[in-house]
Amino acid sequence: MQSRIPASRATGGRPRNAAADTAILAATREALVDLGWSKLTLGDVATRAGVAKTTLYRRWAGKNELVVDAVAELFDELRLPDRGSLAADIEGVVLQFAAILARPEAKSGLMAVVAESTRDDALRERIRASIVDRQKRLVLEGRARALTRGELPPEPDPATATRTIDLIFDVVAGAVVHRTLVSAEQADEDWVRDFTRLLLHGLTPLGGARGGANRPPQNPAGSV
Amino acid sequence: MQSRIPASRATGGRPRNAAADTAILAATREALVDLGWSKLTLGDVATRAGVAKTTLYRRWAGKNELVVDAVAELFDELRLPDRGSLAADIEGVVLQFAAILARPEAKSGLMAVVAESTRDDALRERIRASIVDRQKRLVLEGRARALTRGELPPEPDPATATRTIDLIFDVVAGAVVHRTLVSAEQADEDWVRDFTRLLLHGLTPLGGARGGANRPPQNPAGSV
Amino acid sequence: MQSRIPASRATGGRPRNAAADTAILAATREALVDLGWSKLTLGDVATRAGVAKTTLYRRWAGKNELVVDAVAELFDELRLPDRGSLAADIEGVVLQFAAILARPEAKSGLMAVVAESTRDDALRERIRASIVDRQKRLVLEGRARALTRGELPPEPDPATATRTIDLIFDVVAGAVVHRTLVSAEQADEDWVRDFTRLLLHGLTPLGGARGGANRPPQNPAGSV
Amino acid sequence: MQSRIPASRATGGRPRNAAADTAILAATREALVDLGWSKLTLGDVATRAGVAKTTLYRRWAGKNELVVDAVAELFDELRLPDRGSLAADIEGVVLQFAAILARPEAKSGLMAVVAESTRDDALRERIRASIVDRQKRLVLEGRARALTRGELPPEPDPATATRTIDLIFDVVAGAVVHRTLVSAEQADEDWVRDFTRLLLHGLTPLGGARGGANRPPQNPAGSV
DNA sequence: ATGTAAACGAGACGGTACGTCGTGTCTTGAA
DNA sequence: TTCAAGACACGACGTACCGTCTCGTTTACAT
Repeated sequence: MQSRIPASRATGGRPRNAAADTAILAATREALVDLGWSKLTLGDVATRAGVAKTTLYRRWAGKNELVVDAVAELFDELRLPDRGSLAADIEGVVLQFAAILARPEAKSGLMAVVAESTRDDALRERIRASIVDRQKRLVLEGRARALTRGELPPEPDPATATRTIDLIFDVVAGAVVHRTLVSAEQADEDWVRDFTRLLLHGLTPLGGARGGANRPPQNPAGSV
Repeated sequence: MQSRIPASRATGGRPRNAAADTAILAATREALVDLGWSKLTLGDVATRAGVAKTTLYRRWAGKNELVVDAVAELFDELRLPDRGSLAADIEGVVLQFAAILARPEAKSGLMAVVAESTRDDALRERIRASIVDRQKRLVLEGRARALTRGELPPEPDPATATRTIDLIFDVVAGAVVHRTLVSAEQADEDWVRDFTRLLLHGLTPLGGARGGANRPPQNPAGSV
Repeated sequence: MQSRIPASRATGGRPRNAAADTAILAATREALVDLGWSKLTLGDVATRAGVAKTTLYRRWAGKNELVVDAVAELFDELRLPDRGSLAADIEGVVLQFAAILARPEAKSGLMAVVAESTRDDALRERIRASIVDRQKRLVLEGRARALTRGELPPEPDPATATRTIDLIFDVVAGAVVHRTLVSAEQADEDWVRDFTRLLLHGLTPLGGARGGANRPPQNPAGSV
Repeated sequence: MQSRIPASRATGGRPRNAAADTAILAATREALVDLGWSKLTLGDVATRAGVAKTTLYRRWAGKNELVVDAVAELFDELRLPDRGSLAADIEGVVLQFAAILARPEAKSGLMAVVAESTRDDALRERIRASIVDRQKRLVLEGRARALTRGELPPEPDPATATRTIDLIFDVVAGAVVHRTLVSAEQADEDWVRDFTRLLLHGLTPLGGARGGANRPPQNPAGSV
């Protein structure tokens, strides 16, 4: 979680300027918006932050680590609202997630570091710790709340529960990311409602092709 | 679809060496495997292909365009098998997709160019044309086949049908990509079976928690 | 003297376009004026001449050879006028030489190929044959005319005569070139008159410091 | 005189490595000897000097400026010896000048930058300041010494004196350069003696064709 | 208050890759 | 066989960043 390089442990010496961290991360996000990941340079970030390049390298190992931290802060605001039902909870959290992903600094930065992480285990671990796990925890909380409400059956086997949670997480996060970045369409309220219905009921909600009268016509999921 | 820079004129002048294209794209994939997207250099690709750097720049505008074409060829083999049922068809095509994504040249290259495409509309269009649409067509074919089999109800409104197809595509592709790249886990047969069940039946298949006897106990979907 | 590559001796085949030579040399001089030697490119010359690069390389071995030929044509107009006295003849020919050197295509090209010739014996020989010897012949003619007029004593020893002619040639040509290119001043009529007087009478015309009354005050030579 | 690009600021930042300048200029002369001006590349010079290409570009604007500085150092050793008479002084200094010009790094480099300077006023000024003026000063000193000795008559008009000095300088420097580079012959002691005699006494030393007995027979000047 | 030690700004440094340009060769089809 | 056109292998260009380094200066804490 703590991805910055720690300061020297010796007592003496001038302490680090704490404001610099904030300024650097903000400058990084600003540069992501202006330039995107591939054109972002650490020299430029340092200049934007009003800091020497040395200071930056004293605290982060490189561009990837810096961008992970800068993007991770965007996900701090992610919360699981209690909207009364599982469907409403899912819609709420997915909308929040979509709103963050819609920001250009997230778009530019997140996928780039994920792409980098395919060849760098330490980087992937860092992303997992500071970004992904934070999201996955919401799935856990949501499931617990649904269990309490009786909306989902309890799963006695913990291994199966973990598998299911991982699956749901990949489906939810993957769908929103794909919609936003690949299809380049907004994950708006309509889409989220459709998605939630698909997630809860699937393509063939009644086990066959009997489109029931209880499904509103504007809902496409389940009637492909 | 045609992303290479076209040759200057129909007549006059030495024609382009057609074999060079093949060699360059193969060299690009090789370099993606060895170095990953961010460390891949066009000079190195040219050397691997036994070609001058200028030849490369004569045909592709830059690294992104080259990588898109190189990765796109990986998806040429993607086909929709006829396995007799909608569930089996989905499992088949998702497994194929997962197998391609598991290859390091796809992992490294695909997400990187998608990340780049967030700031480059032409690049996104190129990705859509040469990679994404090819995948989406499988969804269309699969739906048509399921309709023929009577596994899905017909959708009279074409706009709704399009929305649904887009949604399913984002869910399927997004889930596999997220599983493979972010969670960094293999999308193996077990996972694909779980995913397909979730896609078809949702989390609450019968509107409640009545897991049927026909579901094997190792299947977590629908019983969170 | 003939520095172009000869056409193939075989009878058959399309004959060379004779006008191309003229056009290429003119284009070379034009490019020398516009760009100078170091920025002149053979592709650009070919374009200016309305000729393919191949045609150019079929006739000249390279940039140096081409520029030598192009510059050599400038010296075709150099003639020894008969102005009635040795001094007047010298002034006449030096003024002509200076006028040619004042042209930008000569300035740019001549010294550059001379510089190149310090490392290329074939090039130096070509310069000697097509440019330098043509100039030196004027010295020979001028001396012959002066001998006829009785302005100079005959030199019985041919080796000594050659040495002297070489010396005079280096002094005359060197002085004009240095004035024009290094000092970057015009070799105008006043300068040529001063130079001729120095050449004929030296710094100490009467073997001492007795500046004669016959020298006009505006003449500096001999009264340093 | 100072042709290097100055360092950024007085205070702050790592200071420039002074030894690099020396190494770069020496490497430049070495490359001039090995390759000549036109084949000399800044990358090669940097490698020879054990320095990064960027370091080189940080200090010199380009090839021409670098070569001027490298060649200028060759002329540092040029001194006016006191050999007792004007003729002997001239011979001495001309021999020194010829010795420098005979070196391949001077041959290759000097004329090339002079050729370049015909299209670049700043370069010509730089050459003048760091090479030419240093030579011309010797003419001034030589004249002053000759005046003291009474070998030359004083010139009351300063403008005429300047004109004369410029003329003599162009004659001396031009003759040696032409002899060395164009005629490609050594300016050895014999030639220098002949040249000096011509400079002092001219072609017609006694106003006619009466070769005096005091001239040794091996001297051709004055008896053309 | 003074010494010590680290952080800091500035920027030079050795590298690597960039994307472009010029060279001289070649390969085509037309004349 | 020449010519126009232009692709090609090669290699240098001058620039931009990288991540490291070396300065002189500043800032806190321990003496």
